[in-house]
Amino acid sequence: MEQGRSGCPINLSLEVLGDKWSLVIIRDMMFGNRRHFRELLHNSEEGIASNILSDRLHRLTERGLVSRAPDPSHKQKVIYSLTEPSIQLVPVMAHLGAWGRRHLPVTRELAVRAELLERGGPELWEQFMDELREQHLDIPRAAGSESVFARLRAAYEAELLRD
Amino acid sequence: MEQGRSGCPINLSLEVLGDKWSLVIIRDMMFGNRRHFRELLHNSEEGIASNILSDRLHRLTERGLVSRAPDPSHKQKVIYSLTEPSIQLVPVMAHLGAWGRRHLPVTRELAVRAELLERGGPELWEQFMDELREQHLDIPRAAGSESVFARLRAAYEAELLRD
DNA sequence: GTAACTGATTGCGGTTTGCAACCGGCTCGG
DNA sequence: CCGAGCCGGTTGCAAACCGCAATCAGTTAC
Repeated sequence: MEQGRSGCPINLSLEVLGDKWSLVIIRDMMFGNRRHFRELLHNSEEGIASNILSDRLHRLTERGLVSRAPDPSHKQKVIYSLTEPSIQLVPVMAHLGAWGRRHLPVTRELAVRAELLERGGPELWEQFMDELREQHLDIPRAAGSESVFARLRAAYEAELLRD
Repeated sequence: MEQGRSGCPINLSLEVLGDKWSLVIIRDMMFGNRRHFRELLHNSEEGIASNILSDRLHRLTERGLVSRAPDPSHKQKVIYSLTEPSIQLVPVMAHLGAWGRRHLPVTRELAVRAELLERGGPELWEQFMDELREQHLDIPRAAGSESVFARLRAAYEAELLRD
């Protein structure tokens, strides 16, 4: 059992998430609902390589941020799911997106979701986390207003059409 | 002018902060008020190497997250300061710390600050950011209650004495 | 004058990264 | 039942990056 560099919460978080790809993968699973290896590989904006994706999925799995399960519809397919710890990264994602939107040269259509998440605030994040728990952990949620997931997607697609 | 992998806010944030050291350095400047190379080098929990520290300080400087200025008291000393963009990382730090504290094997005394920041919520973060603006940007703040910086430090030291 | 301290740089070996090609098992259409 | 294409990966390789120890020249305190 190798231990990290220090017991500081921020340092430990970085030892799990502190690379260029882990959070991108979680982002795609979270906001793009990509659940299969091939989806994560080809539908990514950034073009991750298959060996890196494979490595990160294993690493995230053994650290408890991702779980894998066979897909009943195809004996070879694997479904990757978020876990409760990674679902609780939603506020971190929201803040990180808001910060990037404010200080870095973001693309308009990709910034829409970050803006919506930021304006929605903690209540919206909680609702979104409940939707993720339903999608990934099979925990039914109280039927609420229109899905945050759908709203984020709709806002993005509306922005695409503005060109 | 090389551009990144995509214009997504989260991806762009990761291209700036997505390594194991950048946020650790910003954390030490932010919560430990380390402003000199030597302080950052030796007083760090994690033991960063000098070449890495040098590289990251340059990188963070050219990306606008850190500024450098000569120290009038010593012709060779350099004072590193946070900038407005990096001060605005306080909420990200708070959430990241809270997440790490909840899901990773943190050390008790190092977790105290994360807990205090989490319980304080956005109002406390704003107050802390104003203190950072005073310390790093020379922007005077309205005289308020006891400094958040001092409270975080006191809580940490009180926890150390409990051994 | 000299010893300690300043922000770095250099050399080196090991690890990680990104890319392209490839793999055996599986599914589906004909 | 056969071939094409899909499935989650693995392999080989070159380049970049990483961490460590030693070292540097200029500055300061004594």
